[in-house]
Amino acid sequence: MDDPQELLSLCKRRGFLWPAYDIYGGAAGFFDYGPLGAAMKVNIESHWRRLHVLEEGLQELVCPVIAPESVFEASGHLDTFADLYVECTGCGETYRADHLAEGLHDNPAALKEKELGDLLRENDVSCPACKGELTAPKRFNLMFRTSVGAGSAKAGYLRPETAQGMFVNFSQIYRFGRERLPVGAVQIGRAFRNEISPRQGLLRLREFNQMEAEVFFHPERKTWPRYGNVKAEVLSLVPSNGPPTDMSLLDAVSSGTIANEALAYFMWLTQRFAVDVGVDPDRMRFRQHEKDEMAHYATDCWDLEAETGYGWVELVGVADRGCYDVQAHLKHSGADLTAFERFDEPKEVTKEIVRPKYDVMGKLFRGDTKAIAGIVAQLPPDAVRDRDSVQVDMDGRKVEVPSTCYELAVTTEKISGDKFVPHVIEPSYGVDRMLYTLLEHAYRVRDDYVTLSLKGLVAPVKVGVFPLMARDGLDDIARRLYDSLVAEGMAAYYDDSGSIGRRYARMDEVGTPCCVTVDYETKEDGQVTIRDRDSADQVRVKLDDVICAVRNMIEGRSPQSLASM
RNA sequence: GCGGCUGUAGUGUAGCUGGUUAUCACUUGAGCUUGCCAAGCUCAGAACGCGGGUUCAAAUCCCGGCGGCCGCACCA
Repeated sequence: MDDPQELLSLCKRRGFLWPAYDIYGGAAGFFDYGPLGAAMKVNIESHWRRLHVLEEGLQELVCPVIAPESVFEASGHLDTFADLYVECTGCGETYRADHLAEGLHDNPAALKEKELGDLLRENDVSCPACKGELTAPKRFNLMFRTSVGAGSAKAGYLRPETAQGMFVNFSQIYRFGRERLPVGAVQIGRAFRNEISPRQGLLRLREFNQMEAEVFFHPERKTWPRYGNVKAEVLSLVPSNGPPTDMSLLDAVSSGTIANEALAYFMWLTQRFAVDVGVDPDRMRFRQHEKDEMAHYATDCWDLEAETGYGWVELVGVADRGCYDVQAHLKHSGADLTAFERFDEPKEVTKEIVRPKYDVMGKLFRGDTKAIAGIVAQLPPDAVRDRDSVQVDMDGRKVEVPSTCYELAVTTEKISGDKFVPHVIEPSYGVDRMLYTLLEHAYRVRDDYVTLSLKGLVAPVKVGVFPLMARDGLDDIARRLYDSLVAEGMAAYYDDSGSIGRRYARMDEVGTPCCVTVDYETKEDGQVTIRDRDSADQVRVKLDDVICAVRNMIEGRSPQSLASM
């Protein structure tokens, strides 16, 4: 669309979106969802939940928004999720450190904290405003900081992604999943980033909504049970090292374009979801991250992008995060965040070992026997083969151990499984961006007449109910019809004001898929008119069939298919 | 964060070389009318983003926040 402002103005007017805290002058990066926006957001999330929790069997969690500092020390956000700033000791003004270094270095942004500080100092850079002395570069972290508890409170942060809550719960997720891989969790919720310059409506918010899935795999078995069902489906790909191409999952994986079957599967699921909720298939693509664009944790990453009035916008990132996150939390917390994979049959591993002869050694080494035997047992067989003695190092003391003290032996060890840190595939959705894109892709204008062709699945209002005239009992029939639709859980809207055309228009503008009109003939034949939003076609349906007919229309079936009812 | 532009009813706007009751349209509500696609008539409701300054007088001029748009930067 040419001008996103038109759509944003519709959103404000019709209760999809309002700028937050407007009466106090507003706050950049924050938006309110009005009644229709809130309903639409719930609809998007419900469908996502249906695909991921119901169909794929992922476990939904709800974790806190605030996390203690240690979580982000481990995840790397404390270090890497930041920009470098310097402050003037005189006037207190702050500057982006790499900007002050402009012209002093080819690429100041690439410098480390200390290098940048040295560079500025060596060149006697001072405050551009007051010539005062500057501090060493400091990090401005993009996480919102807060404190937990009173007094000597601990630092806490608002999460910049919902993902960490799932990583730290790996053991619980794994256990709940009966200790089998792959297993995964999802979370739908808020995340926060203190953006320097939020812009573009819903596309860059400081407080936003995510839907994320973290799916844990054996590092060598990154596939998914339902991969086989969809491997012939086609994805629209823009690989980092080649031209755009449409490719089946099977071809993409076998050619190495997509790293593995699991990643391909979740890309397909992402595409399916996007199309289901109404992203225009002709205006979306998967773009692979360049190596230098990849986040610190990822090994392969594809963004689902959609074309909007703001250009191509990232809606979903589908990343293979490797073992980065779980490994990091394992290391920092000391918790055993590993999975154990039992072999079908315990493996018998036969190997040659050096076996100490304790009776001989005991007589020779007395109190040192245990320590020396321990060292000897660790020696590789080849180190002692065909030799009369071997020299071992015991706390710096060289000890000569004669060959009578040990023997080479062949043992059979039983290994029942592998213990490993799982790898993670992560689809990460921006709900707000998705919602905005759906509105844009649904936006149609013809002769100043605006229709939102929203999918019935996400439309905030499913059906408008009108009496042709608000009298002669038509309104009573319409009211009863409205009540019965609402009783079925359908979001309906009753309207008896003004001309019928105006009422249709009002519903078209907020994307309501169909409208039901009660007219004078209804009193004779018990039938009503159902009108389809996109074609304006009408069919007559019996009052008793309205619920079923409306349900059909919401699911995208043509109004003609209702005529035979 | 930097530079440019900008801010008037719910929406879009006129006024902005200072000076009547701030223009118009749509929207909204009430009434009349209306028998399937934003029809008409009457009435009503609704705005100068905020703070300071200049002036007898500020929507209008000046300054500073705040918000928006565009470009740069940023977007782990």
